[in-house]
Amino acid sequence: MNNKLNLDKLDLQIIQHMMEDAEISYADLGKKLFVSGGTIHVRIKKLQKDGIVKGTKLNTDLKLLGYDVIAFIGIYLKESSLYDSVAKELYKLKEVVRLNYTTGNYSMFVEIICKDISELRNVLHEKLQKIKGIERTETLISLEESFARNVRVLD
Amino acid sequence: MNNKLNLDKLDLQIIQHMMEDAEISYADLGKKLFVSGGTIHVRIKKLQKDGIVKGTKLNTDLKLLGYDVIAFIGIYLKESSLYDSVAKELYKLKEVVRLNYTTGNYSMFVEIICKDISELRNVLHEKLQKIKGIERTETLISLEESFARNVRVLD
DNA sequence: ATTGAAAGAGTCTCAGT
DNA sequence: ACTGAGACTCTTTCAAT
Repeated sequence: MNNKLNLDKLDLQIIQHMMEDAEISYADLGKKLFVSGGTIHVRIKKLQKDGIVKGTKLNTDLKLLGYDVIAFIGIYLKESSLYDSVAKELYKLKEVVRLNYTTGNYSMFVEIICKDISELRNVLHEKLQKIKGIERTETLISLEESFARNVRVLD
Repeated sequence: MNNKLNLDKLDLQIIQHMMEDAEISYADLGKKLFVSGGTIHVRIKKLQKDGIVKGTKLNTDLKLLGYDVIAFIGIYLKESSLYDSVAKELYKLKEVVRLNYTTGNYSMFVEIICKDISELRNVLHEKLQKIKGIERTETLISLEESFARNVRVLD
């Protein structure tokens, strides 16, 4: 099956379109998908009720907002049992926008967004290294984000 | 300065709020920020005109949509001059949702979202390894996404 | 720049199919 | 389950400040 709930092609088409642009009106989206605006409305309400659609988010240009640096940090823990306490500390750092518990080289994998390299250095040396339980870190600085897009739910 | 354009506190408050929830009405957001709905409207139009606000996106629950696996792949290139041609091939793979050109261990760093581990195996062994210019890859599988959030543009 | 009100456009509900 | 129309709400424009 294509998904855990029983979504049909129309549901997926709605999701696919609105993942890129949630501003389109139900009437206009209905025209594109050859159904009425009312049908789009009913489908979206159902998707919201089921928890599949959680809302909409503003899409901004981070560089224009002054955030020039994206970095990925692999974290080695002293013991893997320290995950939860380290995660709690990482959550407090506003520059840390994402945390994953990973297999492979690192125990934890973090994404950091900040304004410039000096701010990144501050986060790495002043903030991260002071968290108890972190043995060492490895930093990948993004020199360029070639692309970032959503999953494609239709072929 | 806080940013490259001259954004005041109200602009940042609007952005901060709508990055989490873009569905709020101008009137309601105005009430929260102690200005009229008309002012919110004017500010958002200016932010759009300046390219800071690029639109809104549907926020979905990927697990409920059947996408259970997030993986990060570090890619070693045979020569760094192959970046562009490899990037073009990676873009064609729908499972690859993000590509960064990075300093550090790897030349390229990729995020993959797919439905299950067998699909990930297929992407890694059938698709990635066939791209000319890739020497080898290192995979981090996310066992859990502890959090994922936006940058905080206000203190 | 901000406001408030009127006009226009979109969402939501519901009876009919 | 889909449709279309009416009620309601939100966005957009604009004259006044």
